[in-house]
Amino acid sequence: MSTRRPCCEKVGLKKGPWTSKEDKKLIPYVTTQHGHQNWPSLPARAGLQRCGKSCGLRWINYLKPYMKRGNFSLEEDHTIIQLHDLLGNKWSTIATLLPKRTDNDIKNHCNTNNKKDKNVNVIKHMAQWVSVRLEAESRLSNLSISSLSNKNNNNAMYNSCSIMLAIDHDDPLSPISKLNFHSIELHVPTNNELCSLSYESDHSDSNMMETTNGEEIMDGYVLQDDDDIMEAFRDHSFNGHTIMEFNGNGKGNLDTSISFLK
DNA sequence: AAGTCACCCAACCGCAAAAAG
DNA sequence: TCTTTTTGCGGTTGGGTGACT
Repeated sequence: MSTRRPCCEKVGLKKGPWTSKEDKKLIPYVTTQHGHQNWPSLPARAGLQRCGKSCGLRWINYLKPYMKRGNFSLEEDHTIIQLHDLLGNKWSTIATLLPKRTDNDIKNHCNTNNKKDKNVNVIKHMAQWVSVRLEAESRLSNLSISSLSNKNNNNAMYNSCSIMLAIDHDDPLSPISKLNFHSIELHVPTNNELCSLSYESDHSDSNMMETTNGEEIMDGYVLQDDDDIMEAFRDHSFNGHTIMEFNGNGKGNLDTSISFLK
């Protein structure tokens, strides 16, 4: 005996592709009248011969407004590959980090790609490393790193940026993820001894930066105040610069700058 | 023009967790 | 606390469509 017989197995309910007529009944009902709550009771009230679950899926996967459809961009592809590498088949989690795409979309996309290429794991691994390298090079280029004459310093800068990228990019165990950041910038004023690194993050996007007791952690350091953050960065040399000052903005989301002294 | 094949993707299935009673 | 219902998720299927022969 089954006490959890799927509602769609009930006699008389329609299955299969949705018609535009059905969509027209569902859309106004969800958007203007009752929201998307209590799917099981929705079909009867909306006059649909479908099970509630089917209605819910139709809404979430197809009708929900502002969703993106069609081909995935290279950037989206890239993000999906990385996230899938990190998270595995956690399609719903991946979808929350890819605005305007549904988990079903992403899952379908990945599955078809997997069928296409049996060596997908090798490709993914290569793509991951290539992306990190290109991003690092791109950022170094933006920093006009070529204007810096000392090769060793270049390497120091490169290494430091690589560390930052490694921290915020790939390590699934790291509390710092690229996903936490809107931007990371490293400014190197030409005729000034100071340079600064700033980043902007939104805590609401992720709890990865917090331990269970609410402490922020970064690359193994427990961050309770600005001094802890300075300590976390102290071992990193940015083009020979060391941290002089750390400034948090005191808001829930981080908009932070770190000044370095040569 | 007809048949076959591969691809895409909407939709379904079934399980598990969460919520409600 | 237990049972039932609802919701969310990941795996899978199958129909539509376009490319190819």
